[in-house]
Amino acid sequence: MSEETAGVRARLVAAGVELVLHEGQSAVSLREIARRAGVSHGAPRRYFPTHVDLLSAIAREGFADLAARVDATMRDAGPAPRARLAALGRTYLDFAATHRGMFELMFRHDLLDSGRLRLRETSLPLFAVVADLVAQVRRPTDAPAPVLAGALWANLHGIAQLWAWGSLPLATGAADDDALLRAALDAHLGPLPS
Amino acid sequence: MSEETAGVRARLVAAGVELVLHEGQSAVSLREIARRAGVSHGAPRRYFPTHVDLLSAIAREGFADLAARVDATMRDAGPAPRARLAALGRTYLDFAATHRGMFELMFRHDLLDSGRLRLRETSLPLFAVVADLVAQVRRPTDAPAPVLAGALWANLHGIAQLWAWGSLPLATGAADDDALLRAALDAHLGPLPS
DNA sequence: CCGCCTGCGTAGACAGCGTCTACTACCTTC
DNA sequence: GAAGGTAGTAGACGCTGTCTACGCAGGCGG
Repeated sequence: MSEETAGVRARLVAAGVELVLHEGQSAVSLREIARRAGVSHGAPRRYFPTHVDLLSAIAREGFADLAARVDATMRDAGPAPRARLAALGRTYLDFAATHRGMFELMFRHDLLDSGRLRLRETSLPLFAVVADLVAQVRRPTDAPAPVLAGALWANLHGIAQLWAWGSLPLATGAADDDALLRAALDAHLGPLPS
Repeated sequence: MSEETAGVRARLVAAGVELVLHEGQSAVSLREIARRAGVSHGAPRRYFPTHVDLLSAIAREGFADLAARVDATMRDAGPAPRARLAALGRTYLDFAATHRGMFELMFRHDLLDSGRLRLRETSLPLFAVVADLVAQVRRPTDAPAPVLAGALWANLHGIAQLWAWGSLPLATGAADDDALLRAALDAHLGPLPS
């Protein structure tokens, strides 16, 4: 399906994805998206009642992309749950670093508050993967599996967030975020059995 | 110093703080702040070259508020480093939950990117408190102190972030964020010696 | 005391934004 | 061929941030 033959709705979302990836979150205005898609500024309204609806559709593309990467990671990673979690964390942090604008858009509070992005369809599947793996490596003295998984996910998310704008590298003096990822995994799951 | 006698600059910042606390981040437009401060929409430009500069000044108030709360917590908490870290985490999460709009504003990427909010004056002092306490409870097998502190801080921040929009409560089934805070502290610092 | 200058705040213009409302082609279906 | 519905256009509205010109006050040198 080429750019020209694709429907206007798909072209709008594609243009928005392109924009947020290359120009950042502030560039994703309704009119600019419409221009890039080659339609008038009123056209999006036919498919998306408001700007927020269009942004939500773009963010869903981001979640789909992330989910695909996680799936690929889970396919390629070895069988050991601990190693799979490490690979998953690496994928998550990589995605946040290389798709910063999209990552910000995906977790914008006003989109989530609006109810257009339902967690059940976006971040929850990702969490389920984490929770499943965590349950396999959880030690008896650890917190209940959902809580442990939530804490670990929050840690990954926080590293991605704080790392992205240079606070953590400045504070920790680390050269990359690998040290933080390892520290988080070791903390929540115990040191890697080598 | 009353509202009337205060300088325009201070009134603008105060009005912005009030707005972001009560109406949320989207309400902090330059013109609305000027209206609330009782000046024309052109007046802010005399003190803040751009809207972002004004927002940064407002965010700095937020960081000052948070720092004051952390100081108070450190004053009231007992001497044990582990308990002090728990109290600090509680304060951080409380602040994020009760000052959501301000918390979002404080960590807006475009403000940090613009260079108006220097980390050295905002989040770094907070991190120093965490790092100092972490260094006191760090076990020999743990990651280096700065890394450990960074990972813990990222965990707190991630919990605040993900909790705020209902993702973690939905996923973990926890009734409040206390379980996640305890899990994070236990994970990074070892279980609480009771 | 007068004139001038500088600093503070006002007011209007401008382009861009999201939203709303005609209006116009076009495609279907009788 | 006429009628009806759909998809996209075009313009208006009020809002935004920024820029510029103007007025008005107080302080200072003559």
